[in-house]
Amino acid sequence: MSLAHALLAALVDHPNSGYELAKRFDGSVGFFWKASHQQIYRELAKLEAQKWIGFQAVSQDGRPDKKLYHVTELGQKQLAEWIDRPCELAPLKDELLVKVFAGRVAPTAVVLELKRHRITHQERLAVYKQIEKETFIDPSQLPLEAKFPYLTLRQGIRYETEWLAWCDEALQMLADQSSQ
Amino acid sequence: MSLAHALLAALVDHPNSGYELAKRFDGSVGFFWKASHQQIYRELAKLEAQKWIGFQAVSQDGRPDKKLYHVTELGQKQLAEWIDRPCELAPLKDELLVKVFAGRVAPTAVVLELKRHRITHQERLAVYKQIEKETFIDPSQLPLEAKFPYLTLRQGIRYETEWLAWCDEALQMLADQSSQ
DNA sequence: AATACCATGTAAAGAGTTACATGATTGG
DNA sequence: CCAATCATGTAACTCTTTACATGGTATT
Repeated sequence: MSLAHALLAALVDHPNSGYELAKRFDGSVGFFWKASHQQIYRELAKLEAQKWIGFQAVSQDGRPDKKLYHVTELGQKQLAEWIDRPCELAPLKDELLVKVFAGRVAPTAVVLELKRHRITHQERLAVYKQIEKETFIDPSQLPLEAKFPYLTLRQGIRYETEWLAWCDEALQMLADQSSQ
Repeated sequence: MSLAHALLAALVDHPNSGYELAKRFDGSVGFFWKASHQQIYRELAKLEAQKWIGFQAVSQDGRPDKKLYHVTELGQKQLAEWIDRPCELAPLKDELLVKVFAGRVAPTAVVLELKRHRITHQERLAVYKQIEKETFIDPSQLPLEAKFPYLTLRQGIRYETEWLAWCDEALQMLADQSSQ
């Protein structure tokens, strides 16, 4: 039920085609929701059938036509109602943590994975910090509507910072061991 | 493909029945993998059919019989091979962040949700810290095999700490706004 | 007497992944 | 000429969630 609302949230921010949404879900929106283009096209068709969103066909020169989707009034009402319904904390499913938990079965492989993930978190953090620097110069002066997306970026920064620090803690703890 | 490995990881730690696993996945193991009892029973049947796990029927007095599952040698080999294969970062799907992103559609509801989630994170953090205090008195002196589960607990503590801090940051930023 | 806990499952529906499919344009 | 980008979709499969189903024991 939630990809629908993630799409509404993205489209309420600004109208997009399915293709553009797929790219957003692979980039900034992907920091809090992942979805493939197949899933997105299927869900857009459903939302359109329910009249939660509408579209205009836009013809472009040198490129295929696209369907520019926008949220209808009904869609906005549905989104607001969904926000109003309390939700659970996001359920965790983290393969790396499963690997670490079972680490004694393959200790050296776990250390390698930690190093790999450490680098990825570092890269993501750099990207987020860059976005923060470039697009949010004075956060306290933002108008209310801009504070909401800014806060999701802040979560991303905190999240990646935390993972990076944990990878370091883990690598140090496991390195200490082997040098004993 | 991964619930299988999460179950192997839990069973390698120690043998359990499906019922006990369901409780573990609702508690400590749930910090990195969520699964319902229905999913668990179905997956256990599959793993047993593939001979990655085996079980002994245990009869108890005053309680129904249970099937105590354990990981076979083949299962351990499979688990080690899976750990060896590099994995992606866990994909995020967080309803609260979707709500915050679309916050301008229902600002007061978002603040309420932030407050609710803040309390839940606070409670979880307290539980994790309690576990750390009670069962890991001197982490640097732990034998290697105990360091692995300890590190997943550390992740849990960092994760909840980070969420709590972010909820506070968000609530403050949104409160500032309304007082202007 | 009612509720909670122990213990195991099936069935149906919904969500997500992987593979397949097409076709034009642009840049190296 | 080959690869990448733009743009949209279908089909099959797997995974997850929700609801249904049973039945004994322990506690309030």
